[in-house]
Amino acid sequence: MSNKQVTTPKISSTIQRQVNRAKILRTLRTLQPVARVDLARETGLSRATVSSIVDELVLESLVEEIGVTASRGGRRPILLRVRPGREGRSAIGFELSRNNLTGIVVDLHGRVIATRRELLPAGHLEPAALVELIRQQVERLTAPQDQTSHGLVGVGLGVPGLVNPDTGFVQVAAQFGWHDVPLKEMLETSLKVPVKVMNNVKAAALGEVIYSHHEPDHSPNPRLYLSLGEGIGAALIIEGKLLSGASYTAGEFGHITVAPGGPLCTCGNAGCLEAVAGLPALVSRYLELARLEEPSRLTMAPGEFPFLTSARFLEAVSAGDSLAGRVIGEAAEQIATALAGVINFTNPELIILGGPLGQVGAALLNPLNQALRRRALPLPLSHVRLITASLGANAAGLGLGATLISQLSEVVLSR
Amino acid sequence: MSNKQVTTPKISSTIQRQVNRAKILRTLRTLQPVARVDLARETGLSRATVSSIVDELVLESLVEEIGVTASRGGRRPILLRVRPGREGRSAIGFELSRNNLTGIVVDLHGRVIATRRELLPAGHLEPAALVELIRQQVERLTAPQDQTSHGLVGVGLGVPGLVNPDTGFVQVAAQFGWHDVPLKEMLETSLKVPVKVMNNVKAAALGEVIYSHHEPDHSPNPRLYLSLGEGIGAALIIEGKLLSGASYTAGEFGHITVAPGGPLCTCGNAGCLEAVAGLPALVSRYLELARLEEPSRLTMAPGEFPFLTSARFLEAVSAGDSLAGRVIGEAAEQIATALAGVINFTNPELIILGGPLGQVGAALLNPLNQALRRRALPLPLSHVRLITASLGANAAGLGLGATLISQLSEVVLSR
DNA sequence: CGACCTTTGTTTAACCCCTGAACTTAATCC
DNA sequence: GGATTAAGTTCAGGGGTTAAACAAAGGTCG
Repeated sequence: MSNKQVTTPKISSTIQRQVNRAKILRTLRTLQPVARVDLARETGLSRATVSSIVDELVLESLVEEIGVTASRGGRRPILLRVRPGREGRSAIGFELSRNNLTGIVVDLHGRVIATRRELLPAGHLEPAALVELIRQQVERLTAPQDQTSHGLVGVGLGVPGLVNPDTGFVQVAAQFGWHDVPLKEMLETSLKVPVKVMNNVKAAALGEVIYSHHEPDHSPNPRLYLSLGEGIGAALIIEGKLLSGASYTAGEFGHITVAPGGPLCTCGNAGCLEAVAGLPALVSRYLELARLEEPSRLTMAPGEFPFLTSARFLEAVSAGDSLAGRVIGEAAEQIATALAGVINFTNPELIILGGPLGQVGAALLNPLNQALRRRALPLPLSHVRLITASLGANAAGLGLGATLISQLSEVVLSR
Repeated sequence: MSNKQVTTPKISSTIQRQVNRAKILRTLRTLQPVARVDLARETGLSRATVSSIVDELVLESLVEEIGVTASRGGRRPILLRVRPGREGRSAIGFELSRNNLTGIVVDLHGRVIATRRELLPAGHLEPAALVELIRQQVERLTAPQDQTSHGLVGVGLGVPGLVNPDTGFVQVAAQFGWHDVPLKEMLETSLKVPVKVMNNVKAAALGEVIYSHHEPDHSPNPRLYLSLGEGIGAALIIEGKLLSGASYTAGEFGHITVAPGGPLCTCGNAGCLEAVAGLPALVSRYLELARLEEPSRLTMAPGEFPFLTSARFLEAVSAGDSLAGRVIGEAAEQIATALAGVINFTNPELIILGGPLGQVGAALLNPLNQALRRRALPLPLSHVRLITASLGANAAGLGLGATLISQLSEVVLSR
């Protein structure tokens, strides 16, 4: 235990120290609760070094002692763990959507300890106004105890638009009429903590992928997140890092050609996946089938079907409506065509189906699996696990929060 | 200049030192010839540290002084550079093909300083026999001067088959009837130097991508190599590293569906890119067109066209044969369909067309560019440079050699 | 031409960090 | 209760980096 009455937090930042700190934090996270000896054995560091670093981590509220455990023949080991909840440190992930701003506080264990959703003010939203809104939210979300702000590791923000995740520069956010907004910079000057700004779907992807088990984790192999809704997007995560691409648009999945000569797409091309398996296309198809094959239905609820909403259609799918199921089956076939290509090409270990359409579960998973078995190469296919997203509206916030938290146990080699 | 008469090479391997060594080597490579002061300024290290590390690098034959340059107002700076040629250190990249073993010696500048191609012995090739063959080749390729073996950084081998590049385990090499051969291990015990074993096409991809400028370089953005021939393969390189995938098959590109309901492919699926744009398909298509539209040609060289070889077809393309050009144009359309998807999805900054078909140059590049302009999204497309491969048969050897060389200036953080 | 300034490169003293060994603490074993 | 064992801490020693002093080698200017 630390007996020094240290006043200065004393950030020691040689690379050596950073690497060892990260190593200890990482093994601590996976093995907790765990004693110093075990950390030494596991990391290969000396007990002296481990003691020294653990002292530091305790001073920084990252780690705490939680009492002794049974003796193993001598002095009883003191168990350590990453400090959970409000007493430890935390990160906040925000998601900006058309109407809402949702903030989620994530603790060092990667668990949600607070959530807050707020309606955006009516009318045009200025970037500066958003920054102020977030500042207030951060204050409210952290206020309960520690406005020491020593507790806050960082703040993340998911924005619907084209964002450079390295610089936090929002190039375009059409919904808000933004162009070239240095949002990260603005937030950092306002909040005085590190800020991460990225596209909201990518943030959700990070969340779903990191939390695909119960606890957050990383893997060296590619993992894929699909967002199936009005539009169809994707994100590829390799070695725990999001693939951005040369123009920060990597992950475009909706405009893969799956039906050459097929229906026109908003992108100007023909036969794009989005044009045949996007939610609007599915709704139209459902209406078409209904008219052709079961006009009785149309008469059952006159005036309703022509204006069928996406939500209604999804309800029908979930309710087991056979016609809707058929539409989903057809869509699965098209999605599989594109997805098989991506599976062959990127050879992922995990694919997560998100977005409204991803939520229908087995109704999509089953036909998709069948179609993939026909279309993808056996070897890569046999290494893929296909699941549905599980975090719902929390995905983006959790993704950003967890990313910030896990940066504590990573070393960044500049240049 | 070092005045100590050191005998032991004295490998200092704290992480701190490794990082700084790597930093210095990297900046040295990009800025050479350059003086110690400049390295200090550029890396942020003190002149003292730079001096100390440069001394080490000189002792290890990695760096040399090449005299002084003009004064900048005071003492004249001593210029340093990475030591080129046989006097410096080198790596050897081997490529194993059906009949040949080609070895290429690459110096610290990434340049070829020797090449040797040898026919494989007739009959079945045992892994152990290959190891022995390589040992002999290494000896011959390095013999001229330094059998100190202090000069050899490592040896790489590209194998046509399924290889785990991390373990160097050859899972399958059908051409040689190999299964589960620990080739890396075998080579390392025989050669006593670090060995890298990977798939030959991936190795070629590394070569073409790294040498896409005149000097070897890395880039954080995705770069793509396409191998167009009998089969169609690809490799994706991100942050200078090859994407392997969960089953080490990432990069499969030939079995993306581009013509649903189209011709059957060897993989069992229908309408795969390979089935419509692989070299055999193009040759058939050429014959078909010739019969339909220009039977006069067939009579011109009777008995030849039905047995048209791939090589002949490629010659025809290069010679400007209009019919062959049309076939290439059609193929470009199909390739573009698949490629557009990959461009949208991975958002690369560079695509290199390799393999026999890639060599035809403008005949393929032009229609491909046109088709892509129609099919890919404008933003990612505008960031892609599309070029043809330039290293020919040296690509794999150079890729392996350059990879080994550049590992000298990289730091590997275990776990 | 010689005194003085500049710049490059090296040496030195101080400090950080890690390690192994000794030491303290606190159990178990007999 | 004394010996033994294991966990944690303290301490001396060595590698690594740095700022500052110093040496080397060249300009500049009266």
